[in-house]
Amino acid sequence: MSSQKIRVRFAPSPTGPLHMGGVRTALFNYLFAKKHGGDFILRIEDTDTNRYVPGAEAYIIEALNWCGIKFDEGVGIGGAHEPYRQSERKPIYLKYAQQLIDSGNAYYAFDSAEELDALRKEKEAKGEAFIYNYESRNSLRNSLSLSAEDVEKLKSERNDWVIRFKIPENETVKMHDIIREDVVVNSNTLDDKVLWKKADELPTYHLANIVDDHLMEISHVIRGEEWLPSLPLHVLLYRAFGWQDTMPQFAHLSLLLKPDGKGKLSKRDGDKMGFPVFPLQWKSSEGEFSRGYREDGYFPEAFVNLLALLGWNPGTEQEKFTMDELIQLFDLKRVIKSGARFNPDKAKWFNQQYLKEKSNAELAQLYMPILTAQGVKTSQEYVGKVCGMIKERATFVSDFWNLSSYFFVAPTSYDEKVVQKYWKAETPAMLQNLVVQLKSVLPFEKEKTEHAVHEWIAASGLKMGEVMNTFRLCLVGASMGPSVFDIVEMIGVNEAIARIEHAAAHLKFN
RNA sequence: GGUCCAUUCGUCUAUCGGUUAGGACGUCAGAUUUUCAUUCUGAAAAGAGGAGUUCGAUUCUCCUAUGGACUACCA
Repeated sequence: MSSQKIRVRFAPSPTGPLHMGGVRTALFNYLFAKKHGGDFILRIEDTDTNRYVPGAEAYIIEALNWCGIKFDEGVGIGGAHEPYRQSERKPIYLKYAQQLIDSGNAYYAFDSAEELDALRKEKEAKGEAFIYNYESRNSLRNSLSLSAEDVEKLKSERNDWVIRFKIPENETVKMHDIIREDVVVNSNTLDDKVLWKKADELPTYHLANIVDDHLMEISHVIRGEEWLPSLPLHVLLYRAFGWQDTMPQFAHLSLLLKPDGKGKLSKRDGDKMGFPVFPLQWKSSEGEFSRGYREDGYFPEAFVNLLALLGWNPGTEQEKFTMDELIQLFDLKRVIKSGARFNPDKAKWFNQQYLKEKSNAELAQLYMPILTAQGVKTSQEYVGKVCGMIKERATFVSDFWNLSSYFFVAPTSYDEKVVQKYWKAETPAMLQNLVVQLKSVLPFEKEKTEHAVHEWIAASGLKMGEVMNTFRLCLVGASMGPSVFDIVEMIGVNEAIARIEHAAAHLKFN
């Protein structure tokens, strides 16, 4: 292997939002490139005009940006191998297909889609599979079976012919995959794939992909396992073009599987089990909605971290990584061969870990809009303090309101279970006394007041748990949150007293 | 059906032939906490099955089973 520059590409098709498995593929490409000081290229494979979805390309770019996966070349930023959209490279491909025909590695085929479909059905009915290959190609309508005149005639008369690759007969194709090592397959099991179509003057994936990877000097192809069955075709194509010396090395990543049951992760699973399968939310033109990690409150660092560990690990017990650490540690040889079942619980755990580490100021900034939406007017500084008190109880910033509304507004209801447990006939009187105690040590000072209240509890023979939990119920409306005196300090002793009196007036013992 | 890939606790995974098979998520139990959560401690929990190679296999080979991907003029 020559010491050529590492160049990898992520080449999605703009047929919809980018799946999290796709993001992982992009991530692994990026990590590999950066680890070796190479380039990461974004190429858009939009050769299927029928499946083109407006907005999908912008989505892909935005998703990668959000994840911090930066590309060096490609759609949107250009580079030395422009253009990077295959639809814009349309004029390039035919001559390569032609080159294959000239060298006897490809041929024209005139079978209509309907004819082939019928053939397929016919075979299927007999429990067999129809393959366009060495066995059948001579009895089909193509430049191998037809006379030169007929071929010319059909070529000019019709506009639905295609160019097919001529798979060599009975040959053992040896391939190497960085992750899976050696893979061997007999060429007789392969079919003569369509390389180029007259109908839209466009290549299919296989031709465009190989030509572009070659032209763009791609050194390593890191892609999903669904492409492994196409590897022999691709290797044969490189050989037919005479490019075997610069053929990239391949690495096929295992798939992301459903959290339960069978099959690969799909949008449905997310809807069913309540987690996103897309990095960003997506609304299709038909009005179909898919939630996204970003909108669900995941931090991009957490998302990247969890994705990196799905199918890869550095062999140590470290689980939290920054992007830089991932780049340092990443190694294709340590990518897991088998499919990884996605675990939404662990995804949440990752987010929680990152949330805990955020500064109060940063969290306050994220929380502010939610507070505004709740009609709360307050200062960034106050919100920062609140965040400091509740962040260990949260997984997402969106949990904050439920965990801390009482810092901003008085409770409007009281947790039934807590009321049942602590609200006794004598509670109102006890609370009256508590208010007296609170007032006796004004101005409020946390330690002093706490001390005074504790002394009073001891002196009057009350139970600490009963008083404090009732106190908390008045302030919070539920049995949760930080220390009662921290809460009082935040909301102010006057507000605390008001809440006690409100509760005493509204709650009844029964 | 055919081709290819895969197979360690429920899940993600460690193990370069010799380990009490380790860690994490989740679960359960304790401790801490006036509450909730955090944190800490602990527990239960795995080599798909069968042959072989070897003094010794989770690790190497083969078979079977199971799972997955692909099988388009889609990518």
